[in-house]
Order: sequence, then C-alpha cells, then structure tokens
Amino acid sequence: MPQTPHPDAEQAGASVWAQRAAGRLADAGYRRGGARQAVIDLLAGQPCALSALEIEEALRASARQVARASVYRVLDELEQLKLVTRIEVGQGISRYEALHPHGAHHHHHLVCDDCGKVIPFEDEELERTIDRVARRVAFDVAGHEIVLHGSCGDCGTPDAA
Amino acid sequence: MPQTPHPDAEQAGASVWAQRAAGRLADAGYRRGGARQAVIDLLAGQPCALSALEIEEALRASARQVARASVYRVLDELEQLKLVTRIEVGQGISRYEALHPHGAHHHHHLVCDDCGKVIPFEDEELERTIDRVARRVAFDVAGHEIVLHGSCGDCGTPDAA
DNA sequence: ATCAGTGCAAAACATTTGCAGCATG
DNA sequence: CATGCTGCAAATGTTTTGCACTGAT
Repeated sequence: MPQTPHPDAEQAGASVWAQRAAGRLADAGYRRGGARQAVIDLLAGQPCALSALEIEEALRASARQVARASVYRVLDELEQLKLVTRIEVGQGISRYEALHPHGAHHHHHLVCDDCGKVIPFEDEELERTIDRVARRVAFDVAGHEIVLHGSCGDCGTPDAA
Repeated sequence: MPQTPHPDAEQAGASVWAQRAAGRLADAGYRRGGARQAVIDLLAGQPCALSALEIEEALRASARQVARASVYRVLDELEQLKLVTRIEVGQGISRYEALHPHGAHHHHHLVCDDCGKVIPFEDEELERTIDRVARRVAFDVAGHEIVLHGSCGDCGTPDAA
C-alpha cells in the first residue's frame, strides 16, 4: 500500500484522535452529545492548547455553539479519560490540548510574559532527561509539564531595546 | 517529609535573601511596612512555594497578621523585582517562593494530583538540558518552570486501588 | 420512557481594585 | 505632614454547581 505523505498528515492524526476519543467515551459509558462532539472536533484540529474561553468563542462562530459550563464539563471528562491535558502557563487560566497515545505529538510551551502568546516546541533530549529524573525521584510520576517564560519576537526585542 | 538538606545553610540563605529583598525594595523607593516585612520574613524561611492563602493563614497565626489584599500586593511587588517566583502547579492557584541570585537553590516541583502536595527537587543535568533548549528556540527565554505530576507516596498505590 | 447531556443562572473560588485611615520618612 | 502602606469591602474573572429541559438509547 503506497504511503500518503499528505500535507494533511496532521488532519489525519486529528481524526484519529477524535475517533479514539469517541471510542474511549463510549467504553466509559458516555452517550453521544452535541456539545461534547463539538469540543472534540475543535480540539482535534488545534496545533496547541486553548483556554476554555477560547474554545467557547471558537464554537460560538461555528455550527454548534456550546455553553461555557458544558465546555468545562466536557474538558473535565476528557481530562479524566486522559484524552486531553490541562496546562497552566500563568495568568491564572487553564489551557487544554489533545493528548495522543505513546507520547506522539508530545510537546512543551514557550510563553510570552508580555503578550501571553503560547508557542509549542519539542525536544527529544529534554524528554529523555525528564524521563530519567522521573525515575530517580521518590514519586510515581504520571506526566510532566515544562514552560519556558520570556519574550516572543514581537514583544521581546522590537528592534533596538 | 520533603528534603531538608542543610537547615543551617538554609537559615543563613534565608536571612541573606531577606536582607537582599529589603535592599532592593529600598533602592526601588519603597518604604518599610509591617505587612511587607511579615511576608518577606515568612517566605525567607520556607523550603518551597506557598500559595497566597497559605501565606495569609501562616501569618494569621503569627505576631503580624496581614490582610489578603496586602499579601497579594506584596507578592506582586516582590515578583516584579524578581525577588520571588510565581509558579502554577494546577488547581488554579499560584504559589510563590523566594528567588535567589545566580540560580542558587533553584529547583522544580513534584505535584501530587491526588492531595495537591508540592515537593521540590533539583537536577543539574535537567538544568543544563533546559539551558540548551532555551538557546535553541527562537525566543528570548527569561526563566523556566518544570512540574512533574503524579502520586506521592501517601496517595499513590495504597494497594486497595 | 429513562436518564445522560446541556444551557442558563447563580455560586464558589482566587485575585484585583477603590478608598479611607494609619504610619513611615 | 505628605505620601506610601494597609485593611476592608466590593469588583473582576475563571471555573463549578443546581436545576430544569432536551435528546440519545
């Protein structure tokens, strides 16, 4: 079977995740619901974490609007089932993103302390180092979160500062 | 019990930090005030990060009580002057701890997702790896924060899962 | 027909802000 | 004695919850 190195490789991964989420939810005894599906479909297509309000806003402009409370409820369910990760990068708001099995697409975040922009990055060696530390400590480590704070190009060094 | 490596050295480091904080505040044009001093003295003696409410509570039992708003205001001032670091480890609350110059006492955190306990840890290699990543990314990195999530000894694997 | 899923509004939090009075320099 | 510092209470913003209604099975 010929490989299909589509530019939509990410799209494929997205629908794989959405399907997996649907399966896990069904297994866990959940019914299918419009709000939940809308949140899943939105998260499936995101390259990085969104806040609950960003999700609500994005859906408000979509075919299926979802009440804020439902956004939070769905995100909580998905987090429990380890289908999404919650991260906190400051400003007291939580962000959520799809969690893929086997650490696929696993990444961390650069956060601009000025404008609040969140940018993902990956690093193999960093993962290995973290894994080593995780084994070393007297603690049952289930996951990790790394945030680099600083200034993004737009804010940091405008040109001559 | 969390690591308590060298009580004496820590005490010494504590007063050094408190003095440095006093100096920096004076330089920045701040007056001396009871609330601010109480928060500084408390933070100086802590081995790990405290939340604003924990600080308020700890001070309530002390000689100098401090109103919640003042706790937040003082913490904000100290953060601006880079005398304390703010970290967010989940549950939507911020925690604050003394920040020492030259990366001394620099550490990261294990967070129990069950009971919320926060335990500090250090790792030299992890710091080196992070520094390398910080240089690699197209971003002016000013600091970093690493959180390992999981279960602490008291919560994780109580046999009767 | 049942009971999970959802929306709305109110509640529960952490955090910030306005203002009046106290205290430092 | 002017102005920064502080406490109190109210405001703000995010997240949670109670309840009635809608919709999936």
